[in-house]
Amino acid sequence: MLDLRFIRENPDEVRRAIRAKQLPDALESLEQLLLTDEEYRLLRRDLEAKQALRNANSKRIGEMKRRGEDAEALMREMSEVAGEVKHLEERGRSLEARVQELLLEIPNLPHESVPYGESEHDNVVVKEWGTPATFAFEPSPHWEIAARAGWVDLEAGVKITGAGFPLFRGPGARLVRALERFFLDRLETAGYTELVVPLMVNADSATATGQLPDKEGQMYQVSDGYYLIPTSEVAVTNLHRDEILDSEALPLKYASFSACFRREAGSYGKDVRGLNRVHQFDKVEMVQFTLPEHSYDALEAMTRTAEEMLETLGLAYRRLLMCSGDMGFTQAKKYDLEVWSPGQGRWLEVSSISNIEAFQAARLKTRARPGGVGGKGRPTPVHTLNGSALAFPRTMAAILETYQTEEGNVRVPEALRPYLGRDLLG
RNA sequence: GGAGGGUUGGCUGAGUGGUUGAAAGCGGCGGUCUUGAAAACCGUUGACGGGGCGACCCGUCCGGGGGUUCGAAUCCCUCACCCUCCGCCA
Repeated sequence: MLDLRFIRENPDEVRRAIRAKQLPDALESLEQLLLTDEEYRLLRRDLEAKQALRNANSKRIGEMKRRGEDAEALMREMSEVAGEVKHLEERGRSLEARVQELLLEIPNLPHESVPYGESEHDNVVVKEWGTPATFAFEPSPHWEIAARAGWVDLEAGVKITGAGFPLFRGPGARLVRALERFFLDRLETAGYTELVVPLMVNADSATATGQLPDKEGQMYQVSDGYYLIPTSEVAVTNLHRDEILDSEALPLKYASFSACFRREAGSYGKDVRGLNRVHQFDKVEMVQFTLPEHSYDALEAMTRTAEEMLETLGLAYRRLLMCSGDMGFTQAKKYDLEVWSPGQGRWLEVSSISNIEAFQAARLKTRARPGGVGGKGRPTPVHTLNGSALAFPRTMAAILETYQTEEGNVRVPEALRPYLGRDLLG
């Protein structure tokens, strides 16, 4: 969330940002927020004056009683004040709750380098790498390649659970394992600390990273009020909720492999064929906590780390700079990496790398100061970033399609051979 | 699932409903001493919000939330978490 004082002092800047992000509903929330905040602040002044009166006289009553004087009259008088205080407190609580609620509906501001745009069509391709693979035969989409030998069994998943829960078998399952090790090894080299995190989070965590209230419908909710994580970003980022970090120890760089669960309500058509979009998938995620002045360098570095994985795998890709309107609620700047899918003749998003700036950190109450929580100086904001490195199913799809042979086998990319122990799947 | 005990400042740990925002110790910071450091000694040391040009003043905060009271860290309710014992279990 944005800092309330910043919103109060820069309402026009926030209005511009909301328009750029194409979130007209938030404009209404903003106007209500400004009004409610003003009302709350006025009430607070009134309330605090009465509290001061009550405190002073309560102290006097205590002194009088100690001296054995009669305090009845003053107590009766204060009884009335207590009633007023109580009434103002109630009103104040409901106003404050409303302010918090509205504050959660205000999106993050786009960074100045983000182009204005209304939809995904306005995203900017800022880089292309590699040459799309060419074939002497008609390349198959991955679901045909994988289905032939049962490497990926979508029907089995339907029987066991439902659509969008793929089952991987034999070489397909081994490829999942190889990718996990490949990705995590690369991130270890890049200085990331590996984490294994809970797959369910509570509502506080989901709110702090921005899934609630904005994307509630995209998460599976289980009993006890928990949510299945849509990305391990949620669990990892909340590791430092309500903490003051040692600014000397920044940046903190975390890597986490996990299953991810997404309802993907409203998706249909070619987007959901095969492994293009599923409800449960594996992903290795990068998360960083940095000082504000370093976060944009970190964004570039994280993006390069993800790109280098695709380059090492020999997969053609492009980098998109997301426009203001396609960026999402919490992001200040975001790149998408899309890999070329020769069997489908289209680009598939395999990674999304974002700088959230202080937007999550404000909800998380994560700050930094030299020496950490007991250190000296004022706590300063931190910035959080996250990015996929990489999402498995579409990476797998691209590998299967890029390295397929006419006989229906799949050559193993050089970089994965140590992990798979063979040159050819088939 | 059942029974009991806990949750206090950066940490340890006191706290009879009325100068307790909170003893004491540790740690941190400043100083004395020392060639320097340590030790010892002295002093100092919470956060957030609001008001004032300012010295300052006010409010809130003792796990979260509610309540009782003129007044709550202290009493009541509720939730979360931790510990011990019993039960169950991969």
